[in-house]
Amino acid sequence: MPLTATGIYAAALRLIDVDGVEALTMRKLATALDANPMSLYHHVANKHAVLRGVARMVGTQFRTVALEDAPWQERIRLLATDFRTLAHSHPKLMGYSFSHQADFIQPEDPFLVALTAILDAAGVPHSELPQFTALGGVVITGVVTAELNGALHRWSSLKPPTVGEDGLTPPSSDVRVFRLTLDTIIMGLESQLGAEGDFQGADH
Amino acid sequence: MPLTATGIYAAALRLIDVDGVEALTMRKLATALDANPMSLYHHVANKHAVLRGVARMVGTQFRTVALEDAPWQERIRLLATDFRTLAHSHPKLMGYSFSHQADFIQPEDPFLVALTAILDAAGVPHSELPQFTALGGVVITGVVTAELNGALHRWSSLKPPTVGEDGLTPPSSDVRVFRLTLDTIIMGLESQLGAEGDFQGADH
DNA sequence: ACCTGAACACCGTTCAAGT
DNA sequence: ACCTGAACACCGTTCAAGT
Repeated sequence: MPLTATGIYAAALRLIDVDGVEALTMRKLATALDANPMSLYHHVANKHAVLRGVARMVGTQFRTVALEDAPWQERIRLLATDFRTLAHSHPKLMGYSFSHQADFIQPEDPFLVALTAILDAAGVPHSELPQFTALGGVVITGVVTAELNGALHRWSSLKPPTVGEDGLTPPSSDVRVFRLTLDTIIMGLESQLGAEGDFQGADH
Repeated sequence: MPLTATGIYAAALRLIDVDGVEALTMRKLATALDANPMSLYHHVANKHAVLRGVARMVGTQFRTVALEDAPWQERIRLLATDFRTLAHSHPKLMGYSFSHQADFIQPEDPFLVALTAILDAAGVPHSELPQFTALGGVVITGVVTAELNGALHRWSSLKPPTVGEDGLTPPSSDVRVFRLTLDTIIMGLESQLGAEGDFQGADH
């Protein structure tokens, strides 16, 4: 089969899933496609474009259900969980994309659009929406990134301070800390929104 | 002057501050030190060790004042601000370290030790301390990383949803979103801690 | 103990030449 | 239009040889 940009991205994704982004090489990518290394350059501009293409290809798969009738707390939880699921489907790629491709999540991407809509429904004043969207995006991507690169696991496996006891805490799963972070930020948002924090977008 | 490990780290840091981690090369590092590229390998194991050494060198500089009498909310704010200041002193290195060196922040590092102590003083039960420490670490490093790589700025510059007006929002500085995130997570923690959330560690 | 030249096994990418 | 061989300008690192 002939070379195509999407075919190249798909092959690159397979290699990345196995060996990580750092190990990806134009030459290895070519042999995986049974092609001459130089042939790739007829379909992609350079290696950076390959990585951008792969990230975009996976990022496009992100979908979250609307669920407009549910309370905003529930909707934000679902959005974050859907995002986490996508990240875990290609952890090596996503860990790279979050940190290296600052533009991986674009303003018009479904993730940020949905987040903005939810915060709007929650009653965040329009003038504050961008800041609250950024806040939500930071916390969600932050906790997922920390889970992907292992920091979340290491930090939550600390022994309780200097109590000098056995020092072993029952292993707290990453998903538990993920949920705790989500709950905490939601509670913080409720406080920020004051009394009308439980507004549920009644009939709209 | 003769080559030393710390001298190599210092030179590497200077190069990184200017051109970023990706542009750092053992050969460039050697010429910056007026040395033969191969001479470096007598003092450092390899390039990865150089990056680890530089990160450790900068990370060691992190200091935060104790301030044990202040309310925990104030202490956590100060800790996060000190951390942000350190990150901004070498943004290129820190942006790299947070994402690539999952072990950049070690359990016994002052940052996590202080964070644990503050959350302990705030009244977080001992059994939950590791999870809350991870949560705090994730949010603080997450928002600072997003600021360093520009995501925070881009996301907070979004136009308010589909109101179709001018579409221009006054530029909201990164530090404003940083503070908003901090305030929100602190409020969330207060909610999680319930009524005793305003415990201030009275006389201890 | 410390340095170094040559060399190895790679990279990404350009370009002229092929079909 | 698409492919490709050769080549360029780099990499990190090994190793034997020097002082």
